[in-house]
Amino acid sequence: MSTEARYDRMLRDAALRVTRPRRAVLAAVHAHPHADAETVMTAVRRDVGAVSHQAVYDVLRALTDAGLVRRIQPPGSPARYESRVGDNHHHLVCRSCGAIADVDCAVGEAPCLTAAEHHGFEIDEAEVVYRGLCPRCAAAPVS
Amino acid sequence: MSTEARYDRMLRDAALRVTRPRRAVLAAVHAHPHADAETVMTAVRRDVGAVSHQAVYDVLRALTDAGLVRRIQPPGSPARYESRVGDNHHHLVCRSCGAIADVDCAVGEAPCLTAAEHHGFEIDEAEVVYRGLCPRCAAAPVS
DNA sequence: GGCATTTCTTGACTCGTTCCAGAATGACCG
DNA sequence: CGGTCATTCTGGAACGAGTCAAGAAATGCC
Ligand SMILES: [Mn+2]
Ligand SMILES: [Mn+2]
Ligand SMILES: [Zn+2]
Ligand SMILES: [Zn+2]
Repeated sequence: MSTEARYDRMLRDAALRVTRPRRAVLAAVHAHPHADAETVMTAVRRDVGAVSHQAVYDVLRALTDAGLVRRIQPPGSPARYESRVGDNHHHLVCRSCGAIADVDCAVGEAPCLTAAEHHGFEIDEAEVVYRGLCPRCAAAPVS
Repeated sequence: MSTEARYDRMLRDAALRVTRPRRAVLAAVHAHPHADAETVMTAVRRDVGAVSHQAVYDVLRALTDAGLVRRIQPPGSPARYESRVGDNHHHLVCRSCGAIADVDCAVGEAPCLTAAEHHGFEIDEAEVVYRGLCPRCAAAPVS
């Protein structure tokens, strides 16, 4: 089965109609892990031509709601999207350039940590973000 | 030592001039943990009268840069500010109403977790966000 | 092919925050 | 007590990321 056919299948299985923008956005998210909407939009347009700003946002939302993509919202940077879903993995974020890398979760399913005091909250997820410098930024001369 | 005098001291120790807005913002952040800028602004004005929008934002930035307050940026809600700094504590966030509660860190200093694979990153902090429903929202009838 | 449903386009608009300029204020040092 | 320079004020405008609204177009289904 071709990659394209696989994306079509994923959309149909999620009860989503197969459209050119949807296929292209899904492909772009797969091709560019942790890309922001802007990057997805550029990739989509290079791939299939004109697609509106709004269509990209709508599709990203539909795919996110359907669980086909995951939205990550690092403070101070636009939302990022990725195709690795359902494995409860975590992220490494570079303080300097914003680069993001995946870190497998030791446990693999949410919530993978338990809070000391839960204050009555019903906790269903523990998100871990490791912050530091990526190899490139660590090596770079002091700016 | 009065509370006010203690805030003055904190400001001076951070090499910040002691001004009415600064003292008031610092007090407001202490009085309202995890409050957003808007809430801080309202509290400050109730306390000392007219203070400009920018002054509040400027002061919050100055205090944050000086390490006297910590800024938290929950996705999808405006930035929150708190006076608990330097203890590497974590947060419980309500998915429904955005309420935030503190969770002590078992370790107490960053980074309190170690990533399985670090991909060459120099990690200096591991931030944990527990997500779920606060007691009130969990008890609330299905909306 | 026809029709109802869903999706796309266009463009305005929101929100929280930052930037701007010039004038006024007032903290702190000597 | 000055002088000086950081800080604040006033009143805007502008920002970036994302959302809303209304109508046009496309699609799935029979
Ligand atoms: Mn990832
Ligand atoms: Mn806290
Ligand atoms: Zn980097
Ligand atoms: Zn709640």
